[in-house]
Parts: sequence; structure tokens; C-alpha cells
Amino acid sequence: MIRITFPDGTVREYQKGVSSYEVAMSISPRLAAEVYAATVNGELRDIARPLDTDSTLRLHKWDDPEAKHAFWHSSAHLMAEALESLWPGIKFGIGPAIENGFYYDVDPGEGKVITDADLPVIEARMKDLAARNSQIVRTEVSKKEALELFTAKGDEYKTELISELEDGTITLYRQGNFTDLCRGPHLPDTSAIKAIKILSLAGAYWRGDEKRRMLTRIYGITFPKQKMLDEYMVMLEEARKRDHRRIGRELELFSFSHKVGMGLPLWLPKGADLKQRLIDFMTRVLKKRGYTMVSTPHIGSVDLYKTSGHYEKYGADSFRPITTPQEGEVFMLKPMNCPHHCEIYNATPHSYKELPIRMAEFGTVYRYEQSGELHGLTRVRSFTQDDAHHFCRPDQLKDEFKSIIDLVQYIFKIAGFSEFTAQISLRDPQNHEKYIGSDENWEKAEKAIIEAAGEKNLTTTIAIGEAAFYGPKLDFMVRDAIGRKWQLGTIQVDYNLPERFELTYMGNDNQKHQPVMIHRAIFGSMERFVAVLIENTSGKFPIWLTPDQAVMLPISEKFNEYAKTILNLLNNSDIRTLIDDRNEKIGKKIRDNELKRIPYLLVIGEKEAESGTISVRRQGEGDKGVMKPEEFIRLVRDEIGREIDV
RNA sequence: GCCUCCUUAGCUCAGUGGUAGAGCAGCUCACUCGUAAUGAGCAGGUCGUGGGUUCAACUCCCAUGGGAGGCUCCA
Repeated sequence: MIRITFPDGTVREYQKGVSSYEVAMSISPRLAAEVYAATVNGELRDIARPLDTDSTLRLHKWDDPEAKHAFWHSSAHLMAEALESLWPGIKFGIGPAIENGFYYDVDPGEGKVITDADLPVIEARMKDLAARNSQIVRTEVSKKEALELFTAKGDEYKTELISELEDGTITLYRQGNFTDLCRGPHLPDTSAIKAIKILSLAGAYWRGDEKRRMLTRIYGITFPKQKMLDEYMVMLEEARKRDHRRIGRELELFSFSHKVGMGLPLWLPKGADLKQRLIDFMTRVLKKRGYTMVSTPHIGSVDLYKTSGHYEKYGADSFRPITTPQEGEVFMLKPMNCPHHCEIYNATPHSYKELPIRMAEFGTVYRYEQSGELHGLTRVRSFTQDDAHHFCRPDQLKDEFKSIIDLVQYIFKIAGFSEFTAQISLRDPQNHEKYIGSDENWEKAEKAIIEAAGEKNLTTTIAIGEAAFYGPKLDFMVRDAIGRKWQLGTIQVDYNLPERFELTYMGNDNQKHQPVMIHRAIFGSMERFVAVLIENTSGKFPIWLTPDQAVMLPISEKFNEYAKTILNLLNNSDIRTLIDDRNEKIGKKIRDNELKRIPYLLVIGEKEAESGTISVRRQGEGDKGVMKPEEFIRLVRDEIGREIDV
């Protein structure tokens, strides 16, 4: 007998060799039917695997990520089995479970193409195969056996993977006629996979390397119940409606023009207004926090970027240099503001007493992004950073860093980004040539970031090898409508530019010292921030920020005049108000302005005109009753006060 | 840049080897209206661009621009 300890501390005895599934059955068959994976002594396992020793056991139901992972991983294998039966000889790369569903990278073979039209076919075959309730069987094999198996099959991608694995750790999973190299864990059989949707196709380079072959990546998702899949598809559809490109067009915020060029956003009046309001707000916040504003040109001499090291690192991937009629003059479109700011620092001498200097600019920069990379406002070739550089003494570094974390948290709170992630990006210790600067400075900078994040109680993930070439960084990421993560805020420590630009300050010892530089952006870029804000709010911006706060809706043309007097009153009271005096019925006006997401719709008819009132309707909420214009002004001001005073 | 798909009116989309339609938006007129679409009429497209096949191409083929989803990259 072996003793199994459950998460709640209870202990039960079982026959040696009992499976996690059987344990679940012994508790309740209903539980067993919903368990897809188990953590045994801290190790995630198939529920079909036998338990041989006294163990702690956690059973994972659907709501646990571990369960979904096993479910979707098995689904990936099921899809692979379907693909192999449809395209004999197809070769397989990797097929993992992902956050929502799974994919498999495949090579259908020379001259064969999988297209969108094949997706329903794959789906149907998967359903057939799933219905056979094939057992999913785990076997441990030697490296030699594994290599022989996949060499015989001609699966060169798998053999490449196997050749990098350690002997004795290799496992295979087989269901039906399909065998895959896999660590697991998996479902005991395919019967639980009831609802299947093959979502999309994409190209993906083998092992993410663009010099290697491009495989076909097939994305899918599965659920134990059809209803869950239906709900998921509805959720996806809802998310698509929040796409900032769609809302940006509907609300007339921004546009792109083929003639102007791809990736070059055009801010329409309402969007420009919104963007400017964000800039004004941020400027007020920065001034309170001891920043000074600076302004620099959109181009800079190529020497500037040679000094900074950017030219060497990125010159080939940038917009081409600009040359002048005068020979020998070469300029670059500004891809970042830091070198300019370094030269502003150098324009005047500095004492240790002045530091930290916090220099901010809403600087528009230009970066050549590959055409396939461009995406709405989140990935563009021209964008405005809310950029700033802190020049500080080494002893001030950590406090400066912490103050910026504070600022990020403050701004994200006002923007309503409650769910953001913070990532500390360090250099790859295996690959020092990717970075510039001394080991000593890197270690100091990395230590400062980790400590500062720790002292601010920030939950962080650490990404090795993701640092900028000049220093480590802390990035803040927010999700868009369909769950993609976008980096907004970033804080980066840099000992290298101060050295390259020979930045100095006079210390209390009457000696020159080198300041430390912190690069930081809070919004990241105005473009990306607005995009993420649109998707997080569905275009229902907070009232302090929204382009139009209220719209007057006269019930008929008879009341246009009264509506206009109120319009003037509101606008003079700094409430951004429009009038919809079209010759339309009130129902139509309400519908149109609701769709424009204007927060307050003010209906004006005979009653209001007689009593000197307005009838207030809140967007998305309905009629709020009649009030005096002064009351409404107070209402809006209070609301703005609550939004900004966080 | 690469893979798959898409590209028809301002927007959303039909459509056929015989040079095009709908809804919404726009404009005009009538109605003067009470909380999510009043009615009628008008106007709007060399079917992304350039080649080719054909008696004839929006439709088939090639190239190219642009877009979508990914891959890669993101100072």
C-alpha cells in the first residue's frame, strides 16, 4: 500500500501502482471525468501514470492551467494524427499547448500547401478520430530508439530535436496510428475532446530562425463541451469588435493612407485631440515630479548615432541616411531621442547638487519596421514617445528607478490598466558580444533594477537575453483585445551612453564624475498607448479624456435655438459639447450618438425649453432624468475629479 | 522580408467569362417628432495597380501595391 496526501492534508491509502485517475474515481466518478492532469510530488504527470510511492497528489480540473495544458497538448497530437492521415508523409515540427489552445508546426512536403479551405477538413477528421476514444500511451525510450524511429519515418525535424535531448529522458506518446516525441503530460485517451475548432494558419520559421525553412503553423482550440467552444467563439467575436483599428475608424480617431505610406499614422481631429489631452496631462504630472521639458529636431547627424553606438547596431535596419547637396553631410531620421538628450546635458556644466536631472520630451521618432510587422497603431514606422532621461549620481539610481515605477503605476491606474505585467530584461550571460559596456556596470545596473522592483513589491518575470544592447530594463506590458501583450512603459538603466558622450558632473570632491542615465517611457508611445486604451475601453474613454463629452439633442428643429444656448454655456464651462441639430427623429439621434460613445446625451424638447433644464442620458446606461445645466456641469466636473484624482 | 488568406462605392459586403449590385453613410425633399434606425428620391465605383490569355476579363494567369493572422525583430 502507498499513502497519498491530498492538498487539504487528508491522507488515503491505495494499492501500489494505482493511477491518479483511479484515485479520482475512488473519490467520485464525476470528479474523475473532469480531471485532466495531476501534480505528483510537485511534478506534473499524466493521470494514467501509476503511483509507486507515497506521494502528494493534486488533481487538476479544467479551471487549472495544468489541466488545459494537457487537454490542448493532447489535442495537438490528435490534430497531428488527423494531418498525417490527410497528408501522408507530412513532417512535424513542434506542437505545443499555448495560452488559448494549441498549434502544430508542420511541413506538408514539397509542392503541397495547406490552405484555409482545409481547416474544416482537418476539424472533421479530428472529430472522427476523437470519437474512437483511442488510448494515449506513454513509453520511455532510449535516444537511439527514438532516433531510429523518426529517422525511419523521415521526420528530420523530430530527429533534430531528439539529437539535442539527453538520453534517458525521452518519452513518446502514441494514440491510434500516431506516435510523437513528447514530454507530456497527456489525457488518458481522446474521448474528452468533444468540441474542436481549427482556427487559423500561419507561417512559422523552424525554430524561429528566419534563415531556416518556413513551416505551416496550424492553430486550433478544443473544449470538453460544445457550449464552451461556442462561448469562446462569441468571446473572440466580441474581442474583434474592440479592435482599435475598427474603433479608430468608427470614431474618426486616426487613419492610414497608401499615399502617405504604410505604418505612418494620420491623426484625425478627434484622435489628435485625444492624443494632445494625454500629452497635456502627462506634462502636468511630469512638471510636478521635477521633470523639465526639452525639444529636439527630427533628424540628427550620422555622427551622433555613431557616437551613441546605435548606428553600428541598427544602422543597416534603419531608414536610409539623408544626404544634402553639400557633400559629406549625412543625417539620419531620429530613431530615438537619447543621443540628442545627451547633447542637451552636455550643453551646460553640471554640479552634483543639480542631479538628478529629469529631461522629458514627446519626441517623434522613425524606425524602419519590416512591412509584415506593421499593425494598426501598435506597430508603426513613425511614433511619438513620451520619452525622458534621468541623469543621476550612482547613489541616486535606485531611488530614481523607484520613483519611475511609482509613476508607471500612477498612470496605469488612471488609464484603468489594472492587469499589467512587469518584466525584468537582463542580458544573456552566454552572449556578451551582443551588448556594450563593462561587466561591472551591467552587474550594478541589473542589481539596481531587481532591488528597486523588489522594494516596490512589483510582481515581475525575468527574461534572460531580452536586455537592450546598452543596458538592462524593466518593461510594463498590457494586453490588447485578443490577449496579445504590448510593451508600453519601459525603464532602462544605461552606463554606456554617459561614457560614449563623455557626460560628467562636478562632484563635491571637485572632480569630474560620470552620471548614470535612465531611459524611460510611461505611455511607451502615444500611438501604442492609445491603441491599447481603445481596446481596453472599447472606445468608451474616461470622460476627462474623451474627445466629446456631451452632445445636445434637440427633439425637433424648434428647440435648436435653446439647445444652442445650453451648448454655449457648457462649452464656456469647459465641457466639450456638440450639437446634433440634424433633421432626424430623437430615436435616430440617440442611436447615432450612442454609437459614437459620447458619454452624455442631452435631450432638449418643449419641457426643457420651458423649465430651463436639460434631460440627461448617460451613454450605455440610459435616461438619468432632468436637471439644471449647472447641476450637470457639477456632475461632469465631479466625475472628472474622481477619474484623475487617483 | 517569409507563409496562408484577402483586396468591388466613404464603411460592411453580394456578384457573373458578355465592362456591376445591396445596406449603412452622404446629398435633396417631405415630416417637426420625447430616449437605440421616419419615408421618398438623388448621387457615388475605369471592381487596388500593371501586364497577359480571350472576340470579350471585375471574373482566368503572371507581376506588383496594400491589408489580415502568424514567424522574426522591436534601440
